[in-house]
Amino acid sequence: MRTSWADSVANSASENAASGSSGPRPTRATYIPPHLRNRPPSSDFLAPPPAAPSLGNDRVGYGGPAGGSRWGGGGGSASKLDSGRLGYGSGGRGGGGGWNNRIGGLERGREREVNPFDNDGDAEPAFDVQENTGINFDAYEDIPVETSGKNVPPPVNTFAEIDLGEAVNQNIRRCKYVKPTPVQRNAIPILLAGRDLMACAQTGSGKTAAFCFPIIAGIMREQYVQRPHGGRTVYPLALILSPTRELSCQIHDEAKKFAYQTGVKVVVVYGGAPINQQLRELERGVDVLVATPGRLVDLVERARVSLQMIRYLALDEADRMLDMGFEPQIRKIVEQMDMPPCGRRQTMLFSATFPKEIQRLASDFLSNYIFLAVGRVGSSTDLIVQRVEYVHETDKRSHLMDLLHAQRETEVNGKHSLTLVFVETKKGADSLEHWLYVNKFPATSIHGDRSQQEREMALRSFKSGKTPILVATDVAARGLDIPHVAHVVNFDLPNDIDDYVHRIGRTGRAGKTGLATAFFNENNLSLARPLADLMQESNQEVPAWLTRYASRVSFSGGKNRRSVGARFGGRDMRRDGSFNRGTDYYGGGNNSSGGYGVSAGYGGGYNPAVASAWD
DNA sequence: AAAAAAG
Repeated sequence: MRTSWADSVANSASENAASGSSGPRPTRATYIPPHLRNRPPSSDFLAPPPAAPSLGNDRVGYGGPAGGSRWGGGGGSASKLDSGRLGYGSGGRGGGGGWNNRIGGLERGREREVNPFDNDGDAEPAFDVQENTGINFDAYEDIPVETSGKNVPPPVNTFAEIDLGEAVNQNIRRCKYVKPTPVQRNAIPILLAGRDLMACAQTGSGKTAAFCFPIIAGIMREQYVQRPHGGRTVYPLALILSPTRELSCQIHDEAKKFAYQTGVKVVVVYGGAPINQQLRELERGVDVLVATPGRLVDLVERARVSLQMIRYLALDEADRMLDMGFEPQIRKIVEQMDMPPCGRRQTMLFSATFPKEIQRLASDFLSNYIFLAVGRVGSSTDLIVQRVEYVHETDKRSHLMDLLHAQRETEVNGKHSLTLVFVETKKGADSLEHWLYVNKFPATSIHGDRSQQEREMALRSFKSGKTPILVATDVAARGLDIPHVAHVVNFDLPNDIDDYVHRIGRTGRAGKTGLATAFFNENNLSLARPLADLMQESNQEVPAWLTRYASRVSFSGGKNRRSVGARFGGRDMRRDGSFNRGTDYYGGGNNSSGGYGVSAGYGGGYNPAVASAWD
């Protein structure tokens, strides 16, 4: 009876490193990507751009952003998706011939393209197929959606309504996506229309696909774009930035599925890993580059990557990317390197939280953008049961032990359920992991002082259930999609309520239920108020003692003072009276009260002139 | 004050 947890999940660790096996290499004089075969040569999907007379220059073989239209090209080959955008690359040699010279993944990349649907998740076999068929859509009914900005394209209800191309459609089927999630329904038409976007939507609700599909479809219909070649510099067309290496990897994995057999090449670069391998990947061609900021800056400074052809810029976890630690670096990448300026690229910012201050910073990167807020599954955190317990610092470990034992009882069919334990410091993570280890708990840890190899191994081991307890710092707080996390424990509460929101969002994903337990004590007083508000807002039981703490510190006006509702979905700061750039977005009537909440602000009170979509 | 991100 003293079997360790690890025993119950033996054999589930399949470390499949799907790579290496280089299959037969097809040799074709002129490669036609699958999605374009059997098409009449002049289908409007790939209308030839106007031939450009002199393009001898190997270094800069494209018209450059100096041209007249938004994308610098004059080719007005109309697409119903976005006319203004097609003519961009005046560099193509007429008739689409340009793409023989395409540096992107078409010829060299695709020949070795691994089927990303083969090795779908190490842990999957251990779980019911039912559970994995994606998202619980019932949980997404009646979710509040708010949009603002000028001329907001209407949402769609099905993937069929949007023309993403046959290859992408097939990948959507392979992903078993039946219908778009609310954020996808709203964001995809906006992005396909070429608009800049600031979107608040909970991760786990299909956010990555919401920006990947339009990027991939956009690149596909501009396949002929001629990029500079020669030298070792590569010129990606899209850049996706994220705040952690693991998140960038995850986005890359997903994007590869969406781009499978489209001819669009996705590459990821991040720090802590050997750069040479990444350089080789880049040399084989890149259309969509997924990156963490530091490594990207490095590569641009080495002139191995140029941003001058970037036409799609996506910031995932955008509020984190623009907070104090990251902002200078992001500003450097977006404003001080060779990226086309705002207005000549399409910029999309996504996060589950979007504080007003950060929205203000972000607006520097955006042009006439649309703000989109999608309330969380179940209109707030109904799917996550949140508990707060008063635990003295000295009692935390024994209390955690109780929780872990209780969690073990809840295992279904002998299957492990995963527990993610957040601590505040790297040192704290090490010491708690060690203590768990000493006490025979199958735990591992992830934080920024561990080597990248250790970090990735820890994540794999956790996902697979080999070590169903993961102690983590905030490195794991955002974006990571780890199926089957049943319990998130805030062993140390964060100082910022938004971090709390992101942390508990690691459970209750894709419409499933989850449990979040927080240890609160005298060190967390500043969080009492926002935490109590948040819990109340999401219909959670708020302990009386917490309410007392909350009212006691009600005068404190610190950074957690932000009004209710700035979290889920959030609110367009342009609606705020205090913010006025001389542009009246709302035709006058201005709702200046900060209060907006699932019940109060949504829906009511907006000026009828504002395009506001409700599902 | 801490975490993350380049080496």
